[in-house]
Amino acid sequence: MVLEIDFQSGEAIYLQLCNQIIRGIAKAQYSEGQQLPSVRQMAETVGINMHTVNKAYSILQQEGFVKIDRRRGAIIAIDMDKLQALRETRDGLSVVLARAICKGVDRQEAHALLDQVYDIFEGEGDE
Amino acid sequence: MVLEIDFQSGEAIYLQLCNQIIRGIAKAQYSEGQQLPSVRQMAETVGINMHTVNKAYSILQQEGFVKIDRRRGAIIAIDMDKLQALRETRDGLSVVLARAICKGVDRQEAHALLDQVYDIFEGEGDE
DNA sequence: CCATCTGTTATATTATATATATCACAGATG
DNA sequence: CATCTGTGATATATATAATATAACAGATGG
Repeated sequence: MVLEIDFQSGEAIYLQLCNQIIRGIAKAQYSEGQQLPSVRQMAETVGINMHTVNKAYSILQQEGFVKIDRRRGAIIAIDMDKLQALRETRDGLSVVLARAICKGVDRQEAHALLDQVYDIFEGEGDE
Repeated sequence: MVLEIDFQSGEAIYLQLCNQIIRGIAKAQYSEGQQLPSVRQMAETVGINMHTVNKAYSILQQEGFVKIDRRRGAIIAIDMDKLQALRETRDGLSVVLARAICKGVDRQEAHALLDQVYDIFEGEGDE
């Protein structure tokens, strides 16, 4: 999987890492049980500091996307808490859709955009 | 409109302000042409610094939610750029839904959540 | 005219967040 | 035993966030 970090972006590097890895899982480019590159290796590849990768991995662990094994590093392991997932999704949607509604995006259009996004993630898995 | 700032939250105060005001507009608690409290007044009410409010207002202006009049302060004025709004909404959904998909939230459930959020915003306007 | 409101600008200070650089350690592996 | 893993501590530099004052120009209403 290709990880691209925008160093000019205002978004923190560790957050970009998190989001891209989560995107990768959603696209099934990463699958349950698969191991991520070690913090040092990932840092080397992307061209950032080891601790920055470690911070991203720790957050992914905390949010229930990976488990960290001292022997094998970070391993994709989704912690399914459906209720919490639904709650967090609704809260996330709330922030995004408040802006959308202000700008005149109606319910139908929002549903269409949601389908677009799902199509992308449920597509072939690559790109 | 009631503005509640969580000082314990990791989210920056000026961002919380932005989001709550946008929420207020989406709920039609603020309407086109209505003026927001002055930076000093808002700062006084919420219990934060004037410059923090000013930063929030400036961002709202930049993102096309208000226009700032030297005489009357910040006034709700939505800048409608539908194409950009759709693009930004899709990008926002992409971040939220990637997480949702990983946690097993399926397309149907996501559509239902979207409807819930629209119902809340399109409700009576007050809570 | 004048006190008072508006946004705006400038400067300074403090605290926190981000990212990097080293060094080191314990545990597992081959 | 060399080498990989995550983890921890420490230090430094930079950026962001939030506050505190102060001052200014323009508009407003008495």
